[in-house]
Amino acid sequence: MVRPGHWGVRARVERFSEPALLLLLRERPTHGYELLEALPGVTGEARVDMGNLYRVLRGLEEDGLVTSRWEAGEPGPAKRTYELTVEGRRLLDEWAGALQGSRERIDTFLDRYEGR
Amino acid sequence: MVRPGHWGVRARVERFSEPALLLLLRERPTHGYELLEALPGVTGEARVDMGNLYRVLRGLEEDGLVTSRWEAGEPGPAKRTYELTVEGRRLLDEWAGALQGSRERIDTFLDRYEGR
DNA sequence: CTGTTACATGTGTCTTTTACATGTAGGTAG
DNA sequence: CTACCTACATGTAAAAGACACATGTAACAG
Repeated sequence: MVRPGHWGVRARVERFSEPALLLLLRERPTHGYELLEALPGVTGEARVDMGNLYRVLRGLEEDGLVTSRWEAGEPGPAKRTYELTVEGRRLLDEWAGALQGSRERIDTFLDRYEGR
Repeated sequence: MVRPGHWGVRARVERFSEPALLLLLRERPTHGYELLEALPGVTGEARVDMGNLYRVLRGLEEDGLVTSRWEAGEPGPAKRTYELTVEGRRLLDEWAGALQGSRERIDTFLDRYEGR
């Protein structure tokens, strides 16, 4: 984005969709497309690329943070339902801690910005 | 990122060093190396690569967000001192607004995380 | 006057992350 | 049939970040 003329400001948190995913999965097992639609509600507007979402889900599964199974019986295209593992839960907790740190850093910045 | 399993968590704000730079320059004109040392104090953690820092500074200047001049007279290596322009000041304000948004999104997330 | 350290500004390049585009396929409504 | 929605997936390019190194000034030690 450091391209002449393009100093657009978004101030997004890096890979924020990851903890959002984990949080949604903590609430209940869900399939990819549903996560895609629910994510903006958690991240508060981050538009998620579905290509990347599926890649992340597969990666999480490879490392044992989520498990998945094909959902049978239901109408419509087959759905792969993901569920959080204990390790995934731990990763979510890690994220929560890191995000608290981020909040503090932003606060510090804003204090300094306003303070004068 | 942190290799093992590649799920390391940092929760950094994208390009946080940019508003930090602008904030420091709002306080007073400064040269690159000094910014490099002052940055962690503002961002509260960001280890900035100096090569990238100088590139960002040049980019900012190309777009008229900062101006620079070679500092003469002083002992030691020549220093290029940067100063914030009106447009740069406006970009900082934009960042501040965006960061407040980030703060709120993180709060929403953490509320949902803790809320149960 | 040689070597070392600190200051100061940069370039080159690789990897990771994100964005955008496209492909496959089942199901539903007109 | 065809258009559209759901659902999952791959390919690839651009952006952002990380890592390594090059250049030069000056102070100070030995």
